[in-house]
Parts: sequence; structure tokens; C-alpha cells
Amino acid sequence: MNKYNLNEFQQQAVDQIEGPILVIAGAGSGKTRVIVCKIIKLLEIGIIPENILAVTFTNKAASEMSNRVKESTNENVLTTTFHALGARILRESIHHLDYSNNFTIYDEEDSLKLLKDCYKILNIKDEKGNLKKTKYLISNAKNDLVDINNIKFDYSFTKTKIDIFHLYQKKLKEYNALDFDDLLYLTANLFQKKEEILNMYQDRWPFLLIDEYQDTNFSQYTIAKLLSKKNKNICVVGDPDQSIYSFRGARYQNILNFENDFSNAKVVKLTINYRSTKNILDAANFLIKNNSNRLEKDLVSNLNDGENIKVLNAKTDTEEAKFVINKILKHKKENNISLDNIAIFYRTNFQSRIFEDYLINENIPYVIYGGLSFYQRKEIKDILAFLKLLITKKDFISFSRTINIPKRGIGKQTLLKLLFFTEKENISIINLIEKYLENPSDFKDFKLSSRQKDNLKDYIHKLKEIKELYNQKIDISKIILKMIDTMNYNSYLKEDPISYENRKENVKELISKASLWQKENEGYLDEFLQNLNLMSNVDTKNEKCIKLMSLHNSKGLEFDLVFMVGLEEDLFPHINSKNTLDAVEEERRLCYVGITRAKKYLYISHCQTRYIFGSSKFCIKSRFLKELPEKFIEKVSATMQENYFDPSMNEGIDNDFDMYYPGLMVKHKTFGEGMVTKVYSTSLGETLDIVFDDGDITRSIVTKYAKLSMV
DNA sequence: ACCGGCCTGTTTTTT
DNA sequence: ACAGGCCGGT
Repeated sequence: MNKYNLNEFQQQAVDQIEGPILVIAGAGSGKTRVIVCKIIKLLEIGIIPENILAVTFTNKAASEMSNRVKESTNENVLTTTFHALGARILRESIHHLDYSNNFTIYDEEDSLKLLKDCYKILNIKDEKGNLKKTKYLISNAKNDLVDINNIKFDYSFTKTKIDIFHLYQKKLKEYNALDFDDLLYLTANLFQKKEEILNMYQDRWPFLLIDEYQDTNFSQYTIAKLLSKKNKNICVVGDPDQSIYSFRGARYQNILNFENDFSNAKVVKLTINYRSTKNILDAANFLIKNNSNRLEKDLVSNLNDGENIKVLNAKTDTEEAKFVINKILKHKKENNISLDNIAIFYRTNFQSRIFEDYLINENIPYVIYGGLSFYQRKEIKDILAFLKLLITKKDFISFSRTINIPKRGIGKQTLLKLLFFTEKENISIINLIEKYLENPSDFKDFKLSSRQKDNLKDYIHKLKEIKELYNQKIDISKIILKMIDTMNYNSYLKEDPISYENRKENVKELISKASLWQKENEGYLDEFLQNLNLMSNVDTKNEKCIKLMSLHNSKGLEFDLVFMVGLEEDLFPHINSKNTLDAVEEERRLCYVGITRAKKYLYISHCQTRYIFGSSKFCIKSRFLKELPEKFIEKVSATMQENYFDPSMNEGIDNDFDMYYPGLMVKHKTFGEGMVTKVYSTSLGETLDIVFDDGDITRSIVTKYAKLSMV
């Protein structure tokens, strides 16, 4: 052992300074430590910090890593996400692609609104759900680096869709905005088209380290490959079993192909898990073995057996939540686990609500990662839209968001006409309005009431007033304050008295964030906005809180005590992923990620009924739960409950029922691809139905009998 | 042409 | 439960 306590293989990975190196690192095998130590080592041998670039997958991981390097060496090494890296590069160099350097960044909501406008301009009616599908198509195309001007027709990219894509891209450029995918797409484009620019960045960062390489998509892969092409010092770390982002184009094949892509690559495998006790890790290993598409590997724990995984079959989601809260209190007291070492993981963000309710009730401090982030809130986005409009007066999306704050009587129809005029005349929305106000008779078929005209005049006038502050580079926080004042934003917020206090607080927080940011950073409004858009979940809160997050957000983290909740078919694995084997296997990897976050205690729960879309639905135990071998599991109950179980249910079916409904019991047994469902009436004391079922039918059957038993 | 009220589908997962 | 879409009233 050495001063960083590295094992033999970790040490090998750290010591390999030059040339390509691939580190296949199982969950909890110390990969972050390897990257951190490698950076420290690079600095020790005299590489200057400016020559090192570390890319991670989330902002949280990035800041954690750079803090650790800073603590040991007091040096700042650029540690960032691919998207933020793209933004940084493009901010400097995008003019080589004939874009403007002060671009703003559109989030998903803005992008969708723009896409919708494109449908309108092209007079294509958007059928329900189509919009998102098209967005997804465009997103994938960009992630795959297709040449936008040369898209291949195929069954998904119809002629119409290609037209939409072209217009969407043209409009983005016109509005001086990039969507998330552009940050990667245009960066890769820049590197491919402008060799001297690529050369400059290659010289700037001769040492490249990439974490979570299994989750890179083609554009990210291309950026990495081009950046390292000259110096070939690329170190990638990852675990194919933890690839969970294929929905945004990630290809775990990238990590499997590394040795082909980079000749003479050294490969190091880390297979000792220092995180989880044996029971937890072994259960996870058994689970992941159910994936057919995987590279076999043996990950062993170097800790003791530890406790079994506790599994709860809860009657309702309420019971599940209560149970979790009780156990949190118990562990806190009995095992002296601090709250920030506890996490609740769920598949979809909406599940967080019920836990929040109970946590608030019990006065337990908590923080939610992901979900509706601060910057996606309406009040914040309103203000940011005003700010974007200061930078780019062509930005129609930001204009339409702000024009009726406060109400100015400009409705859908008027906005649509304005949109058409800007497109036809190729003029910014602000200039268009000015022109119109000067001489309305120039615009045939476009009559506005004098009230509307006055309102528009008022809007333009006020916007100019605010823009004056921007031109003088007055503090961002002062601009926001001025905006709130001039636009009477507070009384606008007061229109909804219930949310008013909360929204006002958020606005205040934004203002203080702005002034803090400006104190600590160089740059002005466009950099500030960029920062906000790319920071999904800022964890400025250092208090001791328990953490709630989606399973996707849990990757890379670890906790003493973990609750995985909602392990039910259709929720996890999610219903939308059940069409293809690949998607189910990805869900299984997600489950694997969740389990391997737990260091000492792991609770997994599923419910028999759950409130979803405002009504109660029946739920079936997740197949993943069934895949965990019994020997690692201990069944626990929420309370000492009545015995719903009838011995006659035992015949040929395993020992616990899966659903409960007043007067009914329902049991499942998996049977090949489907399952057998048995419905038993407790009031009549007889079996009502036995069906062969793919899981979906069960609900209707049970509902049928439930109704009967109610009458 | 705008506004407000009712109805409906809607939620994976993230930068 | 809730936001966004549609329709009917002003």
C-alpha cells in the first residue's frame, strides 16, 4: 500500500501516465479515487493544471472531483460535464461556424415551444404526442452527428419531419440559441470541420480523463476521440453494467470498443468492491446475471456479510412511505446514522411527493435531487426569458413568454401572426413591432386595437429602459430588480395568491444567486445564463438532510442506508420500457445501480395499490425483486397486520399474495413470459378466477371482481 | 379576438 | 393532480 491506499490494480491505472488506458471499474471499486489520484499524480510529475481536462457525467460528480483535487494539491483542474465543456468551447470558438458567441441556451421546454412554432409556420398540424417524438428524433439525429443538410429519408425521417428539422435548426440559429444537443453537436462539428481549432484544444488539454464512459453517446465519443487524437493520453473509466442512458443516445459499446479505437490501449479491471457488504453486493450480482447482453465479470466485496436486504410488501403507497419514515427514525436512533447518509431512490420523479409529505410531517430535513429544478420553475423562467431577450431581440420564444407579463391582451392569434411576419420579413420581433407601431397601415390584414397597440408600445419602451442597464453592464441582480419593478412582476405573481409567497422567495433567491455568481465569476449575462441552464441540481445546501432522488441521479453516489421504493411492474421496469429486451435490460442495470449504492442497509419495497393519476391502481411485484435470491432477503412487514392470508391459496403458488383489495386476494405466479393470476374472494371463501395473463389483464379482472364484491 | 372554464391525457429516466 | 387544449361566452 502507498500513500493513497490504492490496491495493485488501482495503482496500475494511476501509474499509466501516457497513452490510452481503459479502466473497467465495477460498482464501488474506487474509480473516482483512481481518477482523482491520477490527476494528483499528473500534477506531481509537473504537468500544469491547465493541461488537464476531466469530464464527468453530472455537475455533482464534477464539483466533488475538483474539490478533492483542490484539497490535496490546491490546484484548480478543469472538471466538467460534456455539455458544459461544449458550452465553454463554443463560447470561445463558435464564430468559426458562423454563429454568434453570446448565444443563449434553450432547455427542453423552450426547445419544444420552438418546435411547436415550426409546426405552425409550416402549417403542419401536430397530432398528439407527435411533438415530443419529433423532438426525440431530432435529438437522436444530433447525438448521432448526422449531417443536417443531408438527412437520409427513412420511415421515421419523413420529408415533413426533415423540413421541420431544417426550420427548427434555422430558427435556433436565428434566435441565437442552442439546444442541449447543439452543445455537443456543434462542438463535434467544429472539431471535424476546423482542424486548426481542434489543434488548439488538443494542445490545451493533452491529458484527458473521462468518467462514466459507458454512458457516452456518439457525439461525446467523437469529441473525446478527436481531442485525444494528437497526444493520445486518454484515460476512460466506466462499467458496462451501469449504462443507463441509452434513451439519450448512450452506447455502452463505446467502452467495449475502446481497445479497437485506441491502439495499444492498456486495460485495467477493478473488481474489488469496497462499498457494500457481501449480501448486498452478491444480490446485485445475481440480479445483473439475468441480462443476456453483458460482459461477465466478478465483483467481490471485501467486507463482511452484513445484514440481509429487507423487503416490504406494502398495502398502499401511504403505508410504504410511513414505513420508510419509521425506519429512517429507527436507524438514526439505533445505528447513529446521520441523515445525509440516507437516501430514498425511486424510478420516476412523481413518486417523491408522498415521501415529502411525511418527511415534512415528521420534521425531517430532506433535499430532492432532480425533479422540477429551481430553474425550471415558472417564475424563474419568466425572469430568465426577459434576460435572454436583452441579449437577443430576435428570440421569439422569450418574447412570447414575456409579452403578457403583465396581461397585455396579446393572445394566441396575435402571437401567431407576429410569428408569421417575423418569418416572412426576416426581422426581429422587436423591430417588427416597432415598424408596425410606426405605420400600422403598412401591414395588411393585421389590425390591432388601440389598447393592444398602447400595450405593445409600453412593453417595447420598458424593455428598452431595461436594456439600457444591460448595455452599461450594470450588475445582473440590479437588472433583475429593475425588471421586476418596471414590469410590475410582483403583482403579476399575486394573481395566484396560493403560490405567491413561495414564488417571491424563489425570485429573491435568484437575485442573490445572481449577485453571488457575479462576485465569484468573470463574465456577464450570457455566461450567467449558461451556468444556470447547465446546472441541473445545485447542491448548495450543506445541512444534514436525507436525500431523495431518481435512480438515474443516484449513479456515482453511496449511502449507508438506502431505500429503493416502488419496485412494481410497469413502474420499475417502467411500462414504456417493456417493449424490447434491451430496454428491460437497461432497467435491470438501473436496478443494479440502485442496489450497489447501499453500503450497509438496503430496504426494497413494493405496494399492492398505488395512487397514480389521481386514482388508486393495482400493482404487481417487480420481476427484479423476484430475481433476488431468497437467501439475501428478509421479508418485513410495515405493521403487525391482520392475517389476510388464506391457507387454501397455497396450492401450487408461492407463499405470499401480491395484491390486496377489500374482500379479494390476488396471487401471481410467473409462468414463462407471462403469469398465472388467481383471484380469491375472502368474503365468499372461494376462488373466483384463474387466468393466464401478461400482467396487464390482471387489473381489469381484479377491478371487475372488486366491483362485484362491493355490490 | 380574448378570456375563462371545463375536459382530457398525461409522467420514465437527464444535460 | 395538473397542465394544456378546446369551446363558448363576452
